[in-house]
Amino acid sequence: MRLLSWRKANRLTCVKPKCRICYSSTFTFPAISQHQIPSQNFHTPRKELSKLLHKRPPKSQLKQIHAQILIQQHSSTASLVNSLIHCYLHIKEVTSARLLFLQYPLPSPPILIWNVMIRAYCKLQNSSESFSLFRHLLNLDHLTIRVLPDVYTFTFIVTSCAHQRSVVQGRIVHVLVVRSGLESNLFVGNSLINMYAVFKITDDAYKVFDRMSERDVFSWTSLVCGYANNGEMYQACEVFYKMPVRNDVSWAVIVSGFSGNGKYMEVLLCLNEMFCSIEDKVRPNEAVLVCALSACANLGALEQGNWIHTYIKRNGIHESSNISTALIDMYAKCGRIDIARLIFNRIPRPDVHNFTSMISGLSYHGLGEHALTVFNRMLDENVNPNEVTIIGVLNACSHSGLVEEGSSIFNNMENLWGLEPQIEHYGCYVDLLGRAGYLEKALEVVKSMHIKPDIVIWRALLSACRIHRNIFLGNGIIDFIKQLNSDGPSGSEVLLSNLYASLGNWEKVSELRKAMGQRKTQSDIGCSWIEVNGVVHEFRVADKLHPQILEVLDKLNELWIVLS
DNA sequence: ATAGGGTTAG
Repeated sequence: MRLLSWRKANRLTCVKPKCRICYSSTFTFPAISQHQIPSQNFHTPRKELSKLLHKRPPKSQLKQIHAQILIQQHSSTASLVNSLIHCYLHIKEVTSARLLFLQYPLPSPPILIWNVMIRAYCKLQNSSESFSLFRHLLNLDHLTIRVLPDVYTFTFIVTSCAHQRSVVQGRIVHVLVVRSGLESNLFVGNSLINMYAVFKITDDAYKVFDRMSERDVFSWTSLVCGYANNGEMYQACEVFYKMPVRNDVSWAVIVSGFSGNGKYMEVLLCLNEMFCSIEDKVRPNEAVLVCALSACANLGALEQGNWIHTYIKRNGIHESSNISTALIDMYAKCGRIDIARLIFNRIPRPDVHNFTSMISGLSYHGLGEHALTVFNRMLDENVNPNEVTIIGVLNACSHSGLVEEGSSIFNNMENLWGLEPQIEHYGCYVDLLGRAGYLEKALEVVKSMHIKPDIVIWRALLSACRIHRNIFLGNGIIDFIKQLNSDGPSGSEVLLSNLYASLGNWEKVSELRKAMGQRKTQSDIGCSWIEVNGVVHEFRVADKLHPQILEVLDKLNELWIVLS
Protein backbone atom coordinates (compact mmCIF):
# COMPACT_ATOMS: atom_id res chain seq x y z
CA MET A 1 0.00 0.00 0.00
CA ARG A 2 1.26 3.42 -0.88
CA LEU A 3 2.08 5.65 2.01
CA LEU A 4 0.29 8.75 0.95
CA SER A 5 -2.81 7.09 -0.35
CA TRP A 6 -3.52 5.26 2.87
CA ARG A 7 -3.58 8.52 4.70
CA LYS A 8 -6.46 9.67 2.58
CA ALA A 9 -8.21 6.34 2.87
CA ASN A 10 -7.63 6.34 6.56
CA ARG A 11 -9.22 9.71 7.00
CA LEU A 12 -12.35 8.56 5.20
CA THR A 13 -12.80 5.14 6.74
CA CYS A 14 -11.10 5.55 10.09
CA VAL A 15 -9.58 2.12 9.75
CA LYS A 16 -6.10 1.52 11.07
CA PRO A 17 -3.61 1.18 8.25
CA LYS A 18 -2.33 -2.25 7.46
CA CYS A 19 1.19 -1.20 6.70
CA ARG A 20 2.98 -0.54 9.95
CA ILE A 21 6.09 1.03 8.56
CA CYS A 22 4.80 4.33 7.40
CA TYR A 23 4.77 7.96 8.24
CA SER A 24 1.79 9.77 9.69
CA SER A 25 1.47 12.48 12.26
CA THR A 26 -1.98 11.31 13.27
CA PHE A 27 -0.99 7.83 14.39
CA THR A 28 1.69 6.41 16.58
CA PHE A 29 3.36 3.25 15.47
CA PRO A 30 4.79 0.40 17.45
CA ALA A 31 8.54 0.43 17.99
CA ILE A 32 10.64 -0.98 15.20
CA SER A 33 11.75 -3.97 17.24
CA GLN A 34 8.16 -5.17 17.33
CA HIS A 35 7.93 -5.17 13.56
CA GLN A 36 8.04 -8.32 11.61
CA ILE A 37 10.03 -7.83 8.50
CA PRO A 38 7.29 -6.72 6.15
CA SER A 39 6.70 -8.61 2.95
CA GLN A 40 7.61 -7.07 -0.36
CA ASN A 41 4.13 -5.67 -1.09
CA PHE A 42 4.26 -3.33 1.86
CA HIS A 43 7.40 -1.68 0.62
CA THR A 44 7.42 2.03 0.06
CA PRO A 45 8.97 3.11 -3.22
CA ARG A 46 12.25 4.99 -3.04
CA LYS A 47 10.68 8.12 -4.40
CA GLU A 48 8.10 8.13 -1.60
CA LEU A 49 10.77 7.61 1.04
CA SER A 50 12.71 10.51 -0.35
CA LYS A 51 9.61 12.70 -0.35
CA LEU A 52 8.87 11.76 3.26
CA LEU A 53 12.40 12.55 4.35
CA HIS A 54 12.04 15.89 2.68
CA LYS A 55 9.41 16.83 5.26
CA ARG A 56 11.94 16.39 8.08
CA PRO A 57 9.80 13.91 10.07
CA PRO A 58 9.91 13.62 13.88
CA LYS A 59 12.13 11.05 15.52
CA SER A 60 9.76 8.06 15.71
CA GLN A 61 8.80 8.25 12.06
CA LEU A 62 12.34 8.95 10.96
CA LYS A 63 13.50 5.73 12.64
CA GLN A 64 10.86 3.81 10.71
CA ILE A 65 11.79 5.32 7.38
CA HIS A 66 15.41 4.56 8.19
CA ALA A 67 14.45 0.95 8.91
CA GLN A 68 12.63 0.75 5.62
CA ILE A 69 15.70 2.06 3.78
CA LEU A 70 17.86 -0.60 5.42
CA ILE A 71 15.36 -3.38 4.71
CA GLN A 72 15.07 -2.44 1.08
CA GLN A 73 18.84 -2.17 0.78
CA HIS A 74 18.80 1.45 -0.23
CA SER A 75 21.57 2.24 2.22
CA SER A 76 24.07 2.83 -0.53
CA THR A 77 21.81 5.29 -2.34
CA ALA A 78 23.62 8.55 -1.74
CA SER A 79 20.59 10.81 -2.05
CA LEU A 80 18.68 8.86 0.61
CA VAL A 81 21.64 8.78 2.97
CA ASN A 82 22.07 12.52 2.46
CA SER A 83 18.46 13.13 3.35
CA LEU A 84 18.74 10.88 6.38
CA ILE A 85 21.76 12.81 7.62
CA HIS A 86 19.87 16.05 7.14
CA CYS A 87 16.89 14.68 9.05
CA TYR A 88 18.95 13.41 11.96
CA LEU A 89 20.73 16.74 12.21
CA HIS A 90 17.36 18.49 12.07
CA ILE A 91 16.24 16.67 15.22
CA LYS A 92 19.73 17.22 16.72
CA GLU A 93 20.65 13.52 16.72
CA VAL A 94 24.24 14.26 15.74
CA THR A 95 25.50 10.82 16.76
CA SER A 96 23.14 9.03 14.37
CA ALA A 97 24.13 11.44 11.61
CA ARG A 98 27.81 10.81 12.35
CA LEU A 99 27.25 7.06 12.10
CA LEU A 100 25.67 7.40 8.67
CA PHE A 101 28.48 9.73 7.70
CA LEU A 102 31.09 7.13 8.69
CA GLN A 103 29.36 4.43 6.64
CA TYR A 104 28.90 6.70 3.67
CA PRO A 105 28.86 4.67 0.42
CA LEU A 106 31.06 6.45 -2.14
CA PRO A 107 34.79 7.03 -1.73
CA SER A 108 33.82 10.06 0.28
CA PRO A 109 30.71 12.06 1.10
CA PRO A 110 30.28 15.12 -1.10
CA ILE A 111 31.45 18.45 0.32
CA LEU A 112 27.88 19.41 1.17
CA ILE A 113 27.62 16.56 3.66
CA TRP A 114 30.99 17.38 5.20
CA ASN A 115 29.73 20.92 5.60
CA VAL A 116 26.47 20.05 7.33
CA MET A 117 28.33 17.77 9.73
CA ILE A 118 30.90 20.45 10.53
CA ARG A 119 28.12 22.97 10.95
CA ALA A 120 26.30 20.68 13.38
CA TYR A 121 29.34 20.47 15.67
CA CYS A 122 29.93 24.17 15.24
CA LYS A 123 26.37 24.89 16.40
CA LEU A 124 26.88 22.62 19.41
CA GLN A 125 30.01 24.63 20.24
CA ASN A 126 31.90 21.36 19.95
CA SER A 127 34.83 22.80 18.04
CA SER A 128 37.16 19.86 18.63
CA GLU A 129 34.80 17.59 16.65
CA SER A 130 34.40 20.08 13.84
CA PHE A 131 38.18 20.45 13.68
CA SER A 132 38.60 16.70 13.60
CA LEU A 133 36.24 16.47 10.61
CA PHE A 134 38.01 19.37 8.95
CA ARG A 135 41.40 17.68 9.36
CA HIS A 136 40.02 14.48 7.84
CA LEU A 137 38.68 16.49 4.94
CA LEU A 138 42.10 18.05 4.30
CA ASN A 139 43.76 14.62 4.52
CA LEU A 140 41.55 13.20 1.78
CA ASP A 141 43.78 15.04 -0.63
CA HIS A 142 46.60 12.59 0.17
CA LEU A 143 44.29 9.72 -0.74
CA THR A 144 43.80 11.35 -4.15
CA ILE A 145 40.13 11.87 -3.35
CA ARG A 146 39.51 15.43 -4.28
CA VAL A 147 36.86 16.91 -2.05
CA LEU A 148 37.95 20.42 -1.33
CA PRO A 149 36.74 22.74 1.43
CA ASP A 150 34.59 25.51 0.03
CA VAL A 151 33.11 28.79 1.19
CA TYR A 152 30.67 27.01 3.49
CA THR A 153 33.34 24.82 5.08
CA PHE A 154 35.44 27.84 5.93
CA THR A 155 32.56 29.88 7.37
CA PHE A 156 31.71 27.07 9.79
CA ILE A 157 35.32 26.30 10.67
CA VAL A 158 36.15 29.95 11.30
CA THR A 159 33.04 30.20 13.48
CA SER A 160 34.28 27.16 15.42
CA CYS A 161 37.61 28.94 15.88
CA ALA A 162 35.72 31.81 17.48
CA HIS A 163 34.38 29.37 20.07
CA GLN A 164 37.89 28.31 21.09
CA ARG A 165 39.73 29.71 24.06
CA SER A 166 42.74 30.83 22.06
CA VAL A 167 43.14 32.46 18.69
CA VAL A 168 45.96 30.11 17.59
CA GLN A 169 43.79 27.74 15.58
CA GLY A 170 41.95 30.70 14.13
CA ARG A 171 45.19 32.14 12.79
CA ILE A 172 46.09 28.83 11.15
CA VAL A 173 42.66 28.58 9.54
CA HIS A 174 42.98 32.19 8.39
CA VAL A 175 46.14 31.21 6.50
CA LEU A 176 44.26 28.35 4.82
CA VAL A 177 41.47 30.75 3.91
CA VAL A 178 43.92 33.16 2.28
CA ARG A 179 45.56 30.29 0.38
CA SER A 180 42.18 29.19 -0.94
CA GLY A 181 41.58 32.71 -2.16
CA LEU A 182 38.36 32.96 -0.18
CA GLU A 183 39.29 35.75 2.23
CA SER A 184 37.42 38.40 0.32
CA ASN A 185 34.27 36.30 0.17
CA LEU A 186 31.42 37.96 2.03
CA PHE A 187 30.54 35.05 4.32
CA VAL A 188 34.07 33.88 5.06
CA GLY A 189 35.19 37.46 5.63
CA ASN A 190 32.29 38.10 7.98
CA SER A 191 33.08 35.09 10.09
CA LEU A 192 36.75 36.11 10.22
CA ILE A 193 35.79 39.60 11.43
CA ASN A 194 33.54 38.01 14.00
CA MET A 195 36.34 35.71 15.15
CA TYR A 196 38.82 38.56 15.62
CA ALA A 197 36.06 40.56 17.32
CA VAL A 198 35.53 37.73 19.82
CA PHE A 199 39.25 37.68 20.58
CA LYS A 200 39.28 41.50 20.75
CA ILE A 201 41.96 41.72 18.05
CA THR A 202 40.49 44.79 16.43
CA ASP A 203 43.44 45.53 14.14
CA ASP A 204 43.08 42.21 12.36
CA ALA A 205 39.30 42.46 12.29
CA TYR A 206 39.70 45.79 10.54
CA LYS A 207 42.29 44.40 8.10
CA VAL A 208 39.87 41.67 6.98
CA PHE A 209 37.05 44.20 6.75
CA ASP A 210 39.23 46.51 4.69
CA ARG A 211 40.23 43.81 2.22
CA MET A 212 36.70 42.60 1.54
CA SER A 213 35.32 43.35 -1.90
CA GLU A 214 31.74 43.30 -0.71
CA ARG A 215 30.37 44.16 2.74
CA ASP A 216 26.96 43.86 4.33
CA VAL A 217 25.35 44.75 7.64
CA PHE A 218 26.98 41.69 9.25
CA SER A 219 30.49 42.84 8.32
CA TRP A 220 29.88 46.29 9.78
CA THR A 221 28.11 45.03 12.89
CA SER A 222 30.84 42.49 13.62
CA LEU A 223 33.50 45.18 13.33
CA VAL A 224 31.59 47.47 15.71
CA CYS A 225 31.24 44.51 18.05
CA GLY A 226 35.02 43.97 18.01
CA TYR A 227 35.73 47.56 19.02
CA ALA A 228 33.02 47.44 21.69
CA ASN A 229 34.37 44.17 23.13
CA ASN A 230 37.80 45.70 23.30
CA GLY A 231 36.53 48.80 25.10
CA GLU A 232 37.31 51.05 22.11
CA MET A 233 33.93 52.77 22.15
CA TYR A 234 35.19 55.79 20.23
CA GLN A 235 36.14 53.63 17.24
CA ALA A 236 32.98 51.58 17.68
CA CYS A 237 30.87 54.73 17.35
CA GLU A 238 32.88 55.97 14.41
CA VAL A 239 32.26 52.75 12.50
CA PHE A 240 28.65 52.59 13.69
CA TYR A 241 27.81 56.01 12.26
CA LYS A 242 29.56 55.20 8.99
CA MET A 243 27.36 52.14 8.46
CA PRO A 244 25.25 52.40 5.32
CA VAL A 245 22.44 50.32 6.87
CA ARG A 246 21.82 49.55 10.53
CA ASN A 247 19.44 46.94 11.86
CA ASP A 248 18.22 46.13 15.35
CA VAL A 249 21.26 43.95 16.03
CA SER A 250 23.64 46.77 15.08
CA TRP A 251 21.92 48.97 17.65
CA ALA A 252 22.03 46.15 20.18
CA VAL A 253 25.78 45.79 19.66
CA ILE A 254 26.52 49.48 20.22
CA VAL A 255 24.15 49.70 23.19
CA SER A 256 25.54 46.60 24.86
CA GLY A 257 29.02 47.95 24.15
CA PHE A 258 28.25 51.06 26.19
CA SER A 259 26.62 48.93 28.85
CA GLY A 260 29.56 46.51 29.05
CA ASN A 261 31.97 49.43 29.40
CA GLY A 262 29.95 50.99 32.21
CA LYS A 263 28.75 53.93 30.10
CA TYR A 264 25.16 53.84 31.31
CA MET A 265 24.31 57.41 30.44
CA GLU A 266 25.35 56.70 26.85
CA VAL A 267 23.12 53.61 26.79
CA LEU A 268 20.08 55.79 27.49
CA LEU A 269 21.20 58.46 25.03
CA CYS A 270 21.61 55.77 22.41
CA LEU A 271 18.14 54.40 23.10
CA ASN A 272 16.73 57.87 22.69
CA GLU A 273 18.63 58.31 19.46
CA MET A 274 17.30 55.01 18.23
CA PHE A 275 13.73 56.21 18.74
CA CYS A 276 14.46 59.47 16.97
CA SER A 277 16.36 58.01 14.02
CA ILE A 278 14.34 58.24 10.86
CA GLU A 279 16.75 56.54 8.48
CA ASP A 280 16.89 53.28 10.46
CA LYS A 281 13.35 52.07 10.72
CA VAL A 282 14.11 49.90 13.72
CA ARG A 283 12.50 49.30 17.07
CA PRO A 284 14.56 48.28 20.10
CA ASN A 285 14.74 44.51 20.41
CA GLU A 286 14.98 42.46 23.56
CA ALA A 287 18.74 42.91 23.89
CA VAL A 288 18.48 46.71 23.63
CA LEU A 289 15.66 46.85 26.18
CA VAL A 290 17.52 44.61 28.63
CA CYS A 291 20.65 46.78 28.36
CA ALA A 292 18.61 49.95 28.78
CA LEU A 293 16.87 48.58 31.88
CA SER A 294 20.19 47.55 33.34
CA ALA A 295 21.54 51.05 32.63
CA CYS A 296 18.55 52.51 34.51
CA ALA A 297 19.24 50.12 37.36
CA ASN A 298 22.87 51.22 37.55
CA LEU A 299 21.97 54.91 37.33
CA GLY A 300 19.04 54.67 39.71
CA ALA A 301 17.01 56.21 36.91
CA LEU A 302 13.57 55.12 38.06
CA GLU A 303 11.56 57.37 35.75
CA GLN A 304 13.40 56.23 32.64
CA GLY A 305 13.08 52.61 33.75
CA ASN A 306 9.39 53.10 34.30
CA TRP A 307 9.07 54.62 30.86
CA ILE A 308 10.76 51.57 29.28
CA HIS A 309 8.45 49.28 31.23
CA THR A 310 5.43 51.16 29.91
CA TYR A 311 6.87 50.99 26.41
CA ILE A 312 7.19 47.20 26.73
CA LYS A 313 3.60 46.85 27.93
CA ARG A 314 2.07 49.22 25.36
CA ASN A 315 3.80 47.62 22.42
CA GLY A 316 2.86 44.11 23.41
CA ILE A 317 6.50 43.07 23.69
CA HIS A 318 6.75 39.61 25.19
CA GLU A 319 7.93 39.73 28.79
CA SER A 320 10.59 37.10 28.33
CA SER A 321 12.67 35.76 31.17
CA ASN A 322 15.44 38.23 30.31
CA ILE A 323 13.05 41.17 30.29
CA SER A 324 11.36 40.27 33.56
CA THR A 325 14.74 39.64 35.20
CA ALA A 326 15.93 43.06 34.04
CA LEU A 327 12.69 44.71 35.27
CA ILE A 328 12.98 43.12 38.72
CA ASP A 329 16.60 44.20 38.95
CA MET A 330 15.81 47.73 37.80
CA TYR A 331 12.93 48.30 40.22
CA ALA A 332 14.86 46.76 43.10
CA LYS A 333 17.97 48.87 42.45
CA CYS A 334 15.85 52.02 42.01
CA GLY A 335 14.30 51.51 45.42
CA ARG A 336 10.94 50.09 44.38
CA ILE A 337 11.24 46.61 45.84
CA ASP A 338 7.42 46.54 46.02
CA ILE A 339 7.07 46.75 42.23
CA ALA A 340 9.92 44.27 41.80
CA ARG A 341 7.98 41.79 43.94
CA LEU A 342 4.77 42.40 41.99
CA ILE A 343 6.53 41.60 38.74
CA PHE A 344 8.17 38.54 40.23
CA ASN A 345 4.91 37.23 41.65
CA ARG A 346 3.22 37.49 38.26
CA ILE A 347 5.73 35.13 36.62
CA PRO A 348 4.02 31.72 36.42
CA ARG A 349 7.16 29.56 36.53
CA PRO A 350 10.18 31.68 37.46
CA ASP A 351 13.58 30.44 36.26
CA VAL A 352 17.02 30.75 37.92
CA HIS A 353 17.54 34.27 36.62
CA ASN A 354 14.15 35.51 37.84
CA PHE A 355 14.76 33.98 41.27
CA THR A 356 18.28 35.34 41.42
CA SER A 357 17.33 38.93 40.65
CA MET A 358 14.48 38.78 43.18
CA ILE A 359 16.75 37.35 45.91
CA SER A 360 19.51 39.89 45.25
CA GLY A 361 16.94 42.70 45.20
CA LEU A 362 15.53 41.68 48.56
CA SER A 363 19.06 41.38 49.92
CA TYR A 364 20.04 44.96 49.18
CA HIS A 365 16.85 46.13 50.77
CA GLY A 366 17.93 44.36 53.96
CA LEU A 367 15.06 41.89 53.66
CA GLY A 368 17.15 38.85 54.47
CA GLU A 369 14.31 36.70 55.77
CA HIS A 370 12.23 37.35 52.65
CA ALA A 371 15.21 36.54 50.47
CA LEU A 372 15.61 33.21 52.24
CA THR A 373 11.89 32.50 51.80
CA VAL A 374 12.21 33.06 48.07
CA PHE A 375 15.35 30.92 48.02
CA ASN A 376 13.50 28.09 49.74
CA ARG A 377 10.62 28.38 47.30
CA MET A 378 13.17 28.10 44.52
CA LEU A 379 14.53 24.89 45.99
CA ASP A 380 10.99 23.55 46.47
CA GLU A 381 10.27 24.16 42.82
CA ASN A 382 13.41 22.22 41.85
CA VAL A 383 15.11 25.21 40.28
CA ASN A 384 18.84 24.85 40.86
CA PRO A 385 20.67 27.94 42.06
CA ASN A 386 23.76 29.15 40.18
CA GLU A 387 26.84 30.99 41.47
CA VAL A 388 25.12 34.37 41.28
CA THR A 389 22.10 33.13 43.24
CA ILE A 390 24.37 32.04 46.08
CA ILE A 391 26.05 35.45 46.15
CA GLY A 392 22.62 37.05 46.56
CA VAL A 393 21.62 34.64 49.30
CA LEU A 394 24.89 35.10 51.20
CA ASN A 395 24.57 38.87 50.95
CA ALA A 396 21.03 38.63 52.25
CA CYS A 397 22.21 36.60 55.24
CA SER A 398 25.10 38.96 55.82
CA HIS A 399 22.95 42.09 55.97
CA SER A 400 20.37 40.44 58.20
CA GLY A 401 22.76 38.71 60.57
CA LEU A 402 21.61 35.22 59.55
CA VAL A 403 24.98 33.64 60.32
CA GLU A 404 23.88 30.06 60.71
CA GLU A 405 21.78 29.97 57.54
CA GLY A 406 24.51 31.66 55.52
CA SER A 407 27.25 29.38 56.84
CA SER A 408 25.25 26.29 56.07
CA ILE A 409 24.57 27.47 52.51
CA PHE A 410 28.21 28.41 51.96
CA ASN A 411 29.52 25.14 53.36
CA ASN A 412 27.10 23.02 51.35
CA MET A 413 27.03 24.78 47.99
CA GLU A 414 29.46 22.30 46.51
CA ASN A 415 27.82 19.05 47.63
CA LEU A 416 24.22 20.25 47.22
CA TRP A 417 24.41 22.03 43.88
CA GLY A 418 27.89 21.27 42.57
CA LEU A 419 28.96 24.92 42.84
CA GLU A 420 32.58 25.46 43.73
CA PRO A 421 32.99 28.56 45.95
CA GLN A 422 34.56 31.42 43.99
CA ILE A 423 36.36 34.43 45.35
CA GLU A 424 33.07 36.37 45.46
CA HIS A 425 31.52 33.70 47.67
CA TYR A 426 34.44 33.86 50.06
CA GLY A 427 34.01 37.62 50.09
CA CYS A 428 30.36 37.31 51.09
CA TYR A 429 31.10 34.65 53.68
CA VAL A 430 33.94 36.60 55.27
CA ASP A 431 31.68 39.65 55.32
CA LEU A 432 28.90 37.59 56.93
CA LEU A 433 31.17 36.27 59.68
CA GLY A 434 32.95 39.58 60.16
CA ARG A 435 29.82 41.70 60.51
CA ALA A 436 28.43 39.27 63.04
CA GLY A 437 31.63 39.63 65.05
CA TYR A 438 33.22 36.26 64.35
CA LEU A 439 36.51 37.89 63.41
CA GLU A 440 38.79 34.99 64.26
CA LYS A 441 36.63 32.58 62.31
CA ALA A 442 36.60 34.97 59.35
CA LEU A 443 40.39 35.23 59.35
CA GLU A 444 40.60 31.45 59.54
CA VAL A 445 38.41 31.19 56.43
CA VAL A 446 40.63 33.65 54.58
CA LYS A 447 43.73 31.69 55.51
CA SER A 448 42.17 28.39 54.40
CA MET A 449 41.11 29.72 50.98
CA HIS A 450 42.40 27.85 47.97
CA ILE A 451 42.25 31.09 45.93
CA LYS A 452 44.47 34.10 46.59
CA PRO A 453 42.42 36.60 48.62
CA ASP A 454 41.72 39.84 46.78
CA ILE A 455 41.12 43.39 47.87
CA VAL A 456 37.40 42.74 48.41
CA ILE A 457 38.13 40.04 50.96
CA TRP A 458 40.60 42.20 52.86
CA ARG A 459 38.18 45.11 52.76
CA ALA A 460 35.44 42.92 54.23
CA LEU A 461 37.77 41.75 56.95
CA LEU A 462 39.11 45.21 57.74
CA SER A 463 35.71 46.80 57.81
CA ALA A 464 34.67 44.08 60.24
CA CYS A 465 37.68 45.00 62.39
CA ARG A 466 36.54 48.61 62.21
CA ILE A 467 32.96 47.83 63.19
CA HIS A 468 34.09 45.71 66.12
CA ARG A 469 37.03 47.99 66.96
CA ASN A 470 39.51 45.15 66.88
CA ILE A 471 42.71 47.15 66.55
CA PHE A 472 44.97 44.20 67.16
CA LEU A 473 43.58 42.06 64.36
CA GLY A 474 43.33 45.08 62.08
CA ASN A 475 47.02 45.84 62.47
CA GLY A 476 47.89 42.22 61.85
CA ILE A 477 45.88 42.23 58.63
CA ILE A 478 47.48 45.46 57.47
CA ASP A 479 50.93 43.93 57.91
CA PHE A 480 49.81 40.89 56.01
CA ILE A 481 48.41 42.96 53.12
CA LYS A 482 51.65 44.94 52.94
CA GLN A 483 53.57 41.71 52.44
CA LEU A 484 51.15 40.57 49.73
CA ASN A 485 50.80 43.60 47.51
CA SER A 486 53.77 45.85 47.42
CA ASP A 487 52.35 47.18 44.18
CA GLY A 488 48.66 46.57 44.76
CA PRO A 489 45.66 48.41 43.37
CA SER A 490 44.95 51.93 44.50
CA GLY A 491 41.92 50.72 46.44
CA SER A 492 44.08 49.02 49.03
CA GLU A 493 45.76 52.30 49.92
CA VAL A 494 42.44 54.01 50.48
CA LEU A 495 41.44 51.04 52.56
CA LEU A 496 44.57 51.20 54.64
CA SER A 497 44.24 54.91 55.24
CA ASN A 498 40.60 54.46 56.26
CA LEU A 499 41.54 51.81 58.73
CA TYR A 500 44.35 53.89 60.18
CA ALA A 501 41.84 56.72 60.45
CA SER A 502 39.37 54.57 62.33
CA LEU A 503 42.16 53.41 64.60
CA GLY A 504 43.07 57.04 65.22
CA ASN A 505 46.54 56.81 63.68
CA TRP A 506 46.46 60.16 61.89
CA GLU A 507 50.18 60.27 61.17
CA LYS A 508 49.93 57.14 59.05
CA VAL A 509 46.84 58.52 57.34
CA SER A 510 48.51 61.70 56.17
CA GLU A 511 51.61 59.76 55.12
CA LEU A 512 49.51 57.47 52.91
CA ARG A 513 47.40 60.28 51.51
CA LYS A 514 50.51 62.16 50.46
CA ALA A 515 51.91 59.12 48.67
CA MET A 516 48.60 58.61 46.90
CA GLY A 517 48.39 62.24 45.85
CA GLN A 518 51.84 62.06 44.30
CA ARG A 519 51.01 59.00 42.28
CA LYS A 520 47.60 60.36 41.29
CA THR A 521 45.92 57.08 42.17
CA GLN A 522 42.50 58.62 42.40
CA SER A 523 40.96 56.87 39.44
CA ASP A 524 38.25 54.75 41.05
CA ILE A 525 36.59 56.92 43.64
CA GLY A 526 33.20 55.84 44.88
CA CYS A 527 30.27 57.65 43.35
CA SER A 528 26.57 57.93 44.20
CA TRP A 529 23.62 58.80 42.03
CA ILE A 530 20.06 59.73 42.71
CA GLU A 531 17.30 60.53 40.29
CA VAL A 532 14.90 63.34 41.13
CA ASN A 533 12.16 64.24 38.65
CA GLY A 534 13.91 62.51 35.80
CA VAL A 535 17.27 64.20 36.38
CA VAL A 536 20.17 62.10 37.61
CA HIS A 537 22.37 63.82 40.21
CA GLU A 538 25.88 62.52 40.76
CA PHE A 539 28.01 62.92 43.90
CA ARG A 540 31.53 61.97 44.83
CA VAL A 541 33.38 62.14 48.14
CA ALA A 542 33.73 65.78 49.26
CA ASP A 543 32.11 66.84 45.99
CA LYS A 544 31.37 70.55 45.66
CA LEU A 545 30.42 70.57 42.00
CA HIS A 546 26.65 70.15 42.30
CA PRO A 547 24.81 73.44 41.56
CA GLN A 548 22.72 73.08 44.71
CA ILE A 549 25.50 71.82 46.93
CA LEU A 550 24.87 74.47 49.61
CA GLU A 551 21.24 73.46 50.01
CA VAL A 552 22.25 69.81 50.07
CA LEU A 553 24.73 70.47 52.87
CA ASP A 554 22.16 72.49 54.81
CA LYS A 555 19.69 69.63 54.61
CA LEU A 556 22.39 67.19 55.64
CA ASN A 557 23.15 69.27 58.73
CA GLU A 558 19.49 69.39 59.57
CA LEU A 559 19.27 65.59 59.35
CA TRP A 560 22.44 65.22 61.35
CA ILE A 561 20.96 67.25 64.20
CA VAL A 562 17.70 65.29 64.14
CA LEU A 563 19.51 61.95 64.17
CA SER A 564 21.99 62.78 66.91
C1' DA B 1 17.46 14.16 -12.70
C1' DT B 2 17.51 17.54 -8.44
C1' DA B 3 17.97 20.07 -4.01
C1' DG B 4 19.96 20.27 0.16
C1' DG B 5 24.18 24.30 3.80
C1' DG B 6 25.83 30.34 5.64
C1' DT B 7 27.76 34.98 9.28
C1' DT B 8 25.92 39.47 14.17
C1' DA B 9 23.98 41.25 20.30
C1' DG B 10 22.31 39.75 25.62
